[in-house]
Amino acid sequence: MSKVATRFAPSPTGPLHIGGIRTALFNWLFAKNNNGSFYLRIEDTDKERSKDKYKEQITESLKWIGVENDGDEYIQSKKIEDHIKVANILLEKGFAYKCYCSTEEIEEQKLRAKQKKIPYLYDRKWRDKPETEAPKDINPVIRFKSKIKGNSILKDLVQGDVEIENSTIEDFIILRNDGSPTYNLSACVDDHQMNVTHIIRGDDHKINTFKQMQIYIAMNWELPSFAHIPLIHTTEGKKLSKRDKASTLDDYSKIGIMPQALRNYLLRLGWSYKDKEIFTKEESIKCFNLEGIGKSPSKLDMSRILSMNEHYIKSIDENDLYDQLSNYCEIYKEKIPNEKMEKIKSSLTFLKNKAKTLEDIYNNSKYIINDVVNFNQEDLKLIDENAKKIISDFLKEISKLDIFSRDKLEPLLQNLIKLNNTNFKGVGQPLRIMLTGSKFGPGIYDILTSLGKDEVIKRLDKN
RNA sequence: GGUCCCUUCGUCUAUCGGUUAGGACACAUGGUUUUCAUCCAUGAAAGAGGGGUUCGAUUCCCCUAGGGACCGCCA
Repeated sequence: MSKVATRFAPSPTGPLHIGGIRTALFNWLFAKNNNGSFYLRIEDTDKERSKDKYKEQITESLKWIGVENDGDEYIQSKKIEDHIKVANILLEKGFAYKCYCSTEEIEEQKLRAKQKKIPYLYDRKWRDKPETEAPKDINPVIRFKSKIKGNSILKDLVQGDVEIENSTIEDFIILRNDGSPTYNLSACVDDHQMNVTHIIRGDDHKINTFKQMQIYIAMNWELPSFAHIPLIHTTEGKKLSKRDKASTLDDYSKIGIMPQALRNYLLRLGWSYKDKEIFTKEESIKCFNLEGIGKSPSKLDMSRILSMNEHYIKSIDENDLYDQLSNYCEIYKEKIPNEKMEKIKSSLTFLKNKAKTLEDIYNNSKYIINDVVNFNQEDLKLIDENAKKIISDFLKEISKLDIFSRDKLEPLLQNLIKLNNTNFKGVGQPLRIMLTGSKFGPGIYDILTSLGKDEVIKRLDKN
């Protein structure tokens, strides 16, 4: 058997959504699992809607999630001549014919079918009509002479055998009246030329496969294997589209979801390997197979994405985490000042424990990043006379300290609690508010030691 | 409307004829704790319905119901 080759073939007519990302991931994983190649093909033949910015968004997205294509990306629009050639061969060999129906005529037929509530299927009017009857003023389209009798079976690697009546497949257009090829022609010519062995794509392409298989057979090309994976649904149970909320990668990256977490989540959405939940990139390549793909569509679950992200935040190397955090802050929040780098880095151990996302870490570390504390009036009300006294007592005590560590601070705070006849909250909350401007956040000792004695004094000594 | 596909806890799923139907997320309760969290423990939670086949069906077959996809001179 020839070397395994898969491809991901998006059209750059909108931002790639995570269903597409998952399809790409599965293709890539399958290829790598088989020591094969994974190609990226940009299907940019819709000149109206294809945009360079979307092409960039697609390649950026794949890069972000860690899916790398082998070789250069294949640009479909550059291969149009090849597609047309195949259409002409099909025509010569009698597998296709010219159809002289006008657009209006077809539209009318469709309308009538809709009114009668019967399915529209092109009536194959020109399938056997002699060319001599052709009107002079109409540019014909080329239609494929689809099988009328019998059944076809698709041996799908995920869905099993799918059987369909040939008569339900119409004589589809392969060349438009402007001479340009259509999707079903282009896709299978490209797949053939690229030596793609396994076509793994969304379930929504299943009917197309019956059309494309006929072209392969007519051209006497070796048929690739097909695997149609169930679509990802929204929480409402509908096919995910580009317009849906939380559907593109950016929707996730902007709230601080990390690529390895989303990769792992997407991998396990609709695919399983026993009870294993966490897969490194290497493990996923090693374990991936088509047998593990489920047959039913799966719904997106944000809480699971969050929890996966939390897992990676807590388990990845802190240098790596810092790099991702600093990158995230620069793009979506504010750049971490150079002089704060080391401080944030060394505080990551406690900052990350309270975070599900990079955004959470950023929020938790704002008090380090910004020297000026932003208070909200509600919190400030909690700083009453009592609290002010505790703060000033605290200031007096710490001024005596030469080592500003948890070991030294703990007895000091305990003493303060006793002295003021209060509990930990009574001391901790005012300090936390004055130091960070928030009632929530890291542990008070972590706040104190991460800020350092001088900064703590500076922030408390305001009265 | 036609064709095709799907159906195990709320969600993602395990099971490949014999299990107290397992895990993860979410949820609930309790504990640890320094706020918010984390962490630990415990709990509740599922085979759509009906027929077969079989000694035995979640698992195989059929029907019904529900859900989905496709039905472009888009890809």
